[in-house]
Amino acid sequence: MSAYSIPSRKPDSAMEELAEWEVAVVDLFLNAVQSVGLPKSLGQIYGLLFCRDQSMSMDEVMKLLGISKGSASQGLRSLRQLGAISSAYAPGDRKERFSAEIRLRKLVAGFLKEQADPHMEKGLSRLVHLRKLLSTEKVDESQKRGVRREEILSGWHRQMSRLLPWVKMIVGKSDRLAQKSSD
Amino acid sequence: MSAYSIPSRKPDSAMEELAEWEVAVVDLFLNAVQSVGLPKSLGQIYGLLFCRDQSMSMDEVMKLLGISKGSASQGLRSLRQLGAISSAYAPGDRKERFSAEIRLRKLVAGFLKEQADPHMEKGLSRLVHLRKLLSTEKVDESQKRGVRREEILSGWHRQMSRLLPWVKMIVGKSDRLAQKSSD
DNA sequence: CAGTTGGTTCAAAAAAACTTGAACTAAGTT
DNA sequence: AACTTAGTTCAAGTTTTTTTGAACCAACTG
Repeated sequence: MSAYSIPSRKPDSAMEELAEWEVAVVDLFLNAVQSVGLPKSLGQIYGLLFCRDQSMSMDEVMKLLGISKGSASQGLRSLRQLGAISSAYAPGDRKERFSAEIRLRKLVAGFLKEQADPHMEKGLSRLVHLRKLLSTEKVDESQKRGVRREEILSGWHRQMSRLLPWVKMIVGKSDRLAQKSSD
Repeated sequence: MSAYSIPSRKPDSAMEELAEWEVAVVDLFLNAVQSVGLPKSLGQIYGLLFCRDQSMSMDEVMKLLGISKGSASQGLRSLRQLGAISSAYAPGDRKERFSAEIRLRKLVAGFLKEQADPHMEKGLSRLVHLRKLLSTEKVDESQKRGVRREEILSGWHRQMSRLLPWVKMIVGKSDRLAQKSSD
């Protein structure tokens, strides 16, 4: 792309921009989170923190990613709620500092708890509602068909409920021997 | 809700509207598919077909759900691609007729194949790209950090790859004895 | 072959999701 | 108390996704 050896490195200030590989990682996470239905900015922020050894403050995040204050604030909050990052205050500093959780097991567990579980709950309550609609004294063909369908759906719900604990088990259960840590 | 015994049943034509429980099922699927990141209309269409014993033509779907031709056409195509519905031509009829796949195992397998697998592929190719960026002769601190991160990501990718076959296994593997069929 | 009919396509409209930034709260500091 | 600074909130703006419907294609029909 460039004929110059080191294209556009800002001379001022310490660590003002991302390394090439960091851009690639941020981008990788940006895509990854979208594939599980979370907003892009969560991926960017997580990706950035994932790259760094040191924890970062909100405005380092803002500046490095070029996102607004609002996005950074909301994104960091969502990530913390998912258990994907944690925060702490350095003593004698009013700024909150964030760092990424890098144990896959924890990330998956957080995702399941905050995303999958609520969906299962909502599904269950809809199923309850459906049963109520079907428990009339009216017994025409449609109604009987409805009951059969409700049985199928309940079976599905039960199976999915069983699946989730297994997912948590399987992820992280692997050769922890071969890897240093981080699952 | 209504003081009349049978509130608003259109007198004309056979089966022009959905039963109350069917509306609830359509709605249930509408929400369910959104939670896995698919468009609403897929859920509605699948939900409708799921409710019925008889297969339906595209314009029955359109009329019953009140959606456009384009949505119906595209929605049915996507569902077929996911393996969530199948179609057939009744002999001597030019209309294509659709019916829902109700085996959960098949639905999950189709979803994984069409949605999860491609994401895993994309992730892999990004990982390859990342490795390429990191395989320079330059060995500063950032670069070394990058290599460590790439190792973590590769581990995650491997673990997720292992998970998916298990998901297929677990769903459907259950007490097929207790249920009539339909997993 | 002209007329229907079942179905697909795709540009434009509508809806939904995400991001921004200015106003605001809370907690220091001077 | 007035001034900063860290962070939150939310209405408005932007972007992305989904839906619509008119034009189109292809296969039957008379």
